[in-house]
Amino acid sequence: MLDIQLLRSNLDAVAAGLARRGKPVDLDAFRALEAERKAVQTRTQDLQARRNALSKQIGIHKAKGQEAEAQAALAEVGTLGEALKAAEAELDRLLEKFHAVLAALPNLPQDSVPDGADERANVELKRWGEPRRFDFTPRDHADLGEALGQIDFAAAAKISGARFSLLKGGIARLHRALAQFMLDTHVNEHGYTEIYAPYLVNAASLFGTGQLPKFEEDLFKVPRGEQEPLYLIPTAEVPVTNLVRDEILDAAVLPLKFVCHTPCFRSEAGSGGRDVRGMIRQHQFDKVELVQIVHPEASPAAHEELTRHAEAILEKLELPYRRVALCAGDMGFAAARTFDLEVWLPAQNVYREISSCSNFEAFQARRMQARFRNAKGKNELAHTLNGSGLAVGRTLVAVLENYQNADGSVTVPAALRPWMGGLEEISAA
RNA sequence: GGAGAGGUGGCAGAGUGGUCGAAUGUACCUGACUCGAAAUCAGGCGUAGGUGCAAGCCUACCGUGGGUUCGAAUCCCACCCUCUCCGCCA
Repeated sequence: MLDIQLLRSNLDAVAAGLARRGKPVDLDAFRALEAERKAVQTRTQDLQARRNALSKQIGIHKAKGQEAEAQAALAEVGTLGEALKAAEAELDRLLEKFHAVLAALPNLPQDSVPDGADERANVELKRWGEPRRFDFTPRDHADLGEALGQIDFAAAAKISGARFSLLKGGIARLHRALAQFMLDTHVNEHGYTEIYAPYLVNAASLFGTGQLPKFEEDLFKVPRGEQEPLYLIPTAEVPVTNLVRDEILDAAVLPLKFVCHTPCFRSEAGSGGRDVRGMIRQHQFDKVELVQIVHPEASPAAHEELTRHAEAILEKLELPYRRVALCAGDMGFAAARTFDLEVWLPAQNVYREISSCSNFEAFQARRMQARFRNAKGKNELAHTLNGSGLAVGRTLVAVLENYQNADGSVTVPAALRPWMGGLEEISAA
């Protein structure tokens, strides 16, 4: 959520930032709504103040036994009733509308974010690693896995439906090893605290990180009869970042650094026809997520640091990748700046997103009321960041495709072998 | 699933219709005392919004949302959460 004071004091700057994201703001409509809000709020508060004063007088008169004065005040307050009720109702309506508008506005891009409307305008910042030269035609992970008898899309479709996968044997173990390797690396080498978190969360948590109210159709919703529904998490970002919702932290505990491995559930509404083959786009996938809660001054450096932590995983696995700065039009709703990491997939001959590292500044913190006590003793919104470190399913895809051999077996990356019981190669059982 | 208790300021904890945004304690800040500190004493100390050059004034907030009333922390309804006992359970 954007700072309401910023909108009131510098609406043109806000509109300019949102326009970069392709979200033009109707300035006249906003100003009209704000003017109306101000007028109605002032009128309402005047009426409330009058009522409160009279009610107080009634109490005093009754306490003193001044029945006549009490009756006079009672009569006067009665004349306020209708106008007050109408004013309060009108104010409620306006504030609700105001908050709905505010909650639907995305974050402002940082100045360094490149202009552009979609991913074609993203800017490559660096490349790491040399894509391997194959002396045979590399197969994609779906072919490889099915040939090895260790990825079974048909079984997953029977059990659940489209966009699920079932892993067996060596590849299932590889999947588990990747998650463990990532967790251990971030805990032991990067200073993160491991978190195990709920996979079902309430609506308030999803509002806090920005998935609600705008993106409900992307989520799996679990109804519970009379009780409030819960939602399957689309990313560990939601439970982990909401750890600090409605908290006032001691500044000394910052930065908080959490790492959490969870399955992620996405309905992929509106993705019809895209990436239908293989494990690239699934309703369920595992991800190891990095989350940092930091002092506002520290967030740009933390963003670089967190991105490097994600890159370290790719480098240890010796998977070629590039870092891309998302342009203003391609960034997620809550992000002020985002780096995507894209891994090389030889079968498709493309770099493919495997991690997204974002600085949300105070946008999520304001929605969550996540604050810390600053040096002056005042409560101040923290900055939040997160990034995939990494998406486990897509890392599995990258390992299979980059480490495949001519005979259809897959070499286990050296860095991963300690988590594979020393196994060096995955081949048909 | 059944029965019961409870949610008040950073924390603890009073308050059951009327000068209550809320006693008291504690933590914290400022000042006095001190060479300094502790102890003691005095004052300050919630959040959000409106208005004003400012001091200030005003409004809302006692888990959340409704309702009753001239007036609600206090009464009524629903929901959320916590705890205790019983049952079931990985």
